[in-house]
Amino acid sequence: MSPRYDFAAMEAKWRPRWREAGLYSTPCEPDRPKLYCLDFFPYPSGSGLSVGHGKNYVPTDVVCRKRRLEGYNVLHPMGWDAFGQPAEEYAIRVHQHPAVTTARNAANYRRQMDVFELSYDWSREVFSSDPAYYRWTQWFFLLLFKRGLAYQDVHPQWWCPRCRIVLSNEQASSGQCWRCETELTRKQLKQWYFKITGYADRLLEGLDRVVWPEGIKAMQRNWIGKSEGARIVFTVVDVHGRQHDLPVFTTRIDTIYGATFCVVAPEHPVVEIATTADQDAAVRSYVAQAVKKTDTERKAADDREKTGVFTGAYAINPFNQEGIPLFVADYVLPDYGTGAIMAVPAHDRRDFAFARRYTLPIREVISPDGVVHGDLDHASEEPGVLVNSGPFSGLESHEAMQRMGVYAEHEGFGCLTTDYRIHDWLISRQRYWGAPIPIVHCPSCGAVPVPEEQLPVHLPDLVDFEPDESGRSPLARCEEWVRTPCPSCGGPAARETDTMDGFACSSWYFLRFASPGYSEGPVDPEALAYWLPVDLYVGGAEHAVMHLLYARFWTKVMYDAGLVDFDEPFTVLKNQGMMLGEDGRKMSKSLGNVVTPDQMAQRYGADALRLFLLFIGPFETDVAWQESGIAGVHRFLKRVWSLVVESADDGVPGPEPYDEHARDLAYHVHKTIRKVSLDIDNFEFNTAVAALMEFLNYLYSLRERRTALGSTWGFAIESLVRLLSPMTPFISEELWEYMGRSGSVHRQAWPKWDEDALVRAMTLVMVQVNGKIRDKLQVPAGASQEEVVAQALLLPTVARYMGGALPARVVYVQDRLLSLVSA
RNA sequence: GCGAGAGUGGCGGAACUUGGUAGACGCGCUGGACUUAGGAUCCAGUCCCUCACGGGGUAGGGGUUCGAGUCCCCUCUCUCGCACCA
Repeated sequence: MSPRYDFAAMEAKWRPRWREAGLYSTPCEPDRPKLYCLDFFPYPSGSGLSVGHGKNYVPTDVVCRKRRLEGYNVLHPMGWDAFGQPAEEYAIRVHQHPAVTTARNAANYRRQMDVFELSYDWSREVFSSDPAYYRWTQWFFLLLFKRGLAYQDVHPQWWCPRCRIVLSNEQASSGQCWRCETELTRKQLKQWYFKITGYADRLLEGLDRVVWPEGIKAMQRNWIGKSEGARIVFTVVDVHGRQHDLPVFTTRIDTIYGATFCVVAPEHPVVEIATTADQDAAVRSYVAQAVKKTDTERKAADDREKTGVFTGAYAINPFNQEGIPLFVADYVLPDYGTGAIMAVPAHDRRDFAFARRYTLPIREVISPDGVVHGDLDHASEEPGVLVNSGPFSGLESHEAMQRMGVYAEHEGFGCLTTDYRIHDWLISRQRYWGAPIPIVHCPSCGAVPVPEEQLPVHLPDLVDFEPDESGRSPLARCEEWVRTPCPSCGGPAARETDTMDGFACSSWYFLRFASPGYSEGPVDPEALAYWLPVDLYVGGAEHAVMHLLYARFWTKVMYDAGLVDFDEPFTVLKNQGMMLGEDGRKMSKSLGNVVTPDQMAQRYGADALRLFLLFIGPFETDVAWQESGIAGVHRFLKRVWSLVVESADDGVPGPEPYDEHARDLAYHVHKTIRKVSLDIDNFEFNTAVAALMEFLNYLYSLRERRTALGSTWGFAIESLVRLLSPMTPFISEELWEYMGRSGSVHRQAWPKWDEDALVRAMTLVMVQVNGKIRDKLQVPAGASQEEVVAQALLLPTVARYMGGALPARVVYVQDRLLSLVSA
């Protein structure tokens, strides 16, 4: 009586044996190639893993397992993005200390990852909230500080009233809190920044050298938002007759003679200075309501109507000394460029709309053909030939920009320059659960860095860690922690009470895995040199402009400091598609459509769960979960089980029979080895699984004749088990043992295909007449065109369509297709 | 508006790298076998029209070619990201 396919028993049997044998420990044998394959650093949430997480983790696990079998040294680690806002929000919600909830949630994640039997080397597990880890996060802060890349400044900040925390621009994208989607407000605060803007150009350039999805690169380019233009200083005269500079940024300096008014953002300081008495009331009320609006309201997509108010003041265009009215309007953004623009209604659609509404003059200065057309009914934004532009008339736009830039610089009222949309990275958080910023504020010495040998600055164990209404960090309430001598003068001083953004922790974690216990620095230089950079980095697209941009920035800083010899940390990046609920909507607790790995593994086994996650659809595509599908792959595994078991029960296979059937079988084995190998390398797991299913169906068709196929059958069965091993580790190992093979299937060499076995004796040639398939023909491989044509013409269908005539034209694709064209 | 990507059976998707049997593989469905039973297993079928011969078919329209899901042009639809960035 053959054993049944009992996945639960297999899992219970092999898990402890593999742990004991250290099956997933990281080998580091010289003379072997290496693979550093990393999954995104997860924040262990309280709700645990859903099957959707497996859509990311299982494919990378399969790649790692296959590479191990191919003799690679594979680094495949996992750790926890334990510090930061999400972990802290959770702790606040459940009224438990974040150290407790984080440890518990991480343990649960790890347990669930083990349900998937992911082959992480858990001896390298790291927590970003561990002092042995954040010591080096702080060390990196000091590195940035010393290099002039960390500074304090007062700016209006994005503030989430619900989370009671400031957010970086990246976290506040679209004016809402990245965590709770609350509408953000602005708050004027002194905060720490990292000078990521100084790396804008290099962050752009580096994108050309990495193998990342185009969409992610595009998002980063868009976020950095480089635009080349000019800064031109207009002059505004205030009510007292004093002159003030009003710099504007423009990408179209060639249109400057068409400027008929200027506009500043409601927040612009010149409003206060220059507004005339008779316009004062109108301006005040406009500014008040504009500033009150939320960011989304101000940028509301369906209401682009331009509004604004005349300040009563005039700005002088330095190119023609013309005084043009100065408006305040909220379509000009305070954060971009200088917060002030010259408005050229003839050649900018926004300015055009504004000019129409307030009946301001529209002056054409660019023409496609150098002829003045007058009376524009819309803004023409194309470059062209300058008209009405004083000495620059007649020049082509591109040349005019250069010449006018040079002229402005020579005259001292402007220059060509580049502006970026990206702002410096706001790093400080008024929160408890993060790495303390290693700075001491001294009344006499100012902001003093904590000396490296005093790191880490330990996070005190606060009972009361919730943020209050003060807008200060809970750490500020811990006086004994705050009070400290100044490292410089020894006098009484106070610690910085803000902690670092959680994204600081994840900006370097990929280094730590190379040598997780190292204490002389963030990473052992030897391990760094061997493992880094990350060869394959896999995770969701939601971190496109946060984590992925910050980590690239830190890496470039490390490179400049001589710490690493690469400046792009992630050579290849892939984004997995999202797993939706069975109802096609996003899996979420509130919708009640979450499917957990625990449920599925219990019902169908870890192998079926893994296999289905690979099979359900293309890696990068979003797909809806369907339980009937996992039942399908479970059925497949049962079929594998019974076929392999009965083959093993047959005993030692007979000698190789050199017949047609055995050759055909060998062909299919090698074809499958090839297909599965290449598909895994290309992240096409769904078709790799399909190929194995096809192969099994083929083997089933030979089932009755298997003993006659001798050792070729044994080879086919063995290959099936080995090809499955990275995808379905348990059944593969159990069958390997059942077949009486020694050692673990996970320590065998990955099968290789034999090109010679892929050459077929006979081949099927499609026969087309006048472009339509009419018949097919079995011919010996390598048959000549003449032979094939001769045979084809004898086919009754072909003869009928050819009408007995000889083909006027023949196209023959060797061994595949014959196309006959009648006259 | 800008950027990225996608439109193929009842469903998820193959074939797109290299133009050459469209619908692999799985789900679902239909019929049959075995069975006390079966949400177990096995076998057969399953793009549409047609009794058949045959014809049609990859969002729509043009084009290149002996031959187009695949290449080129135009249009439409959808998803994602950014969005008054001067």
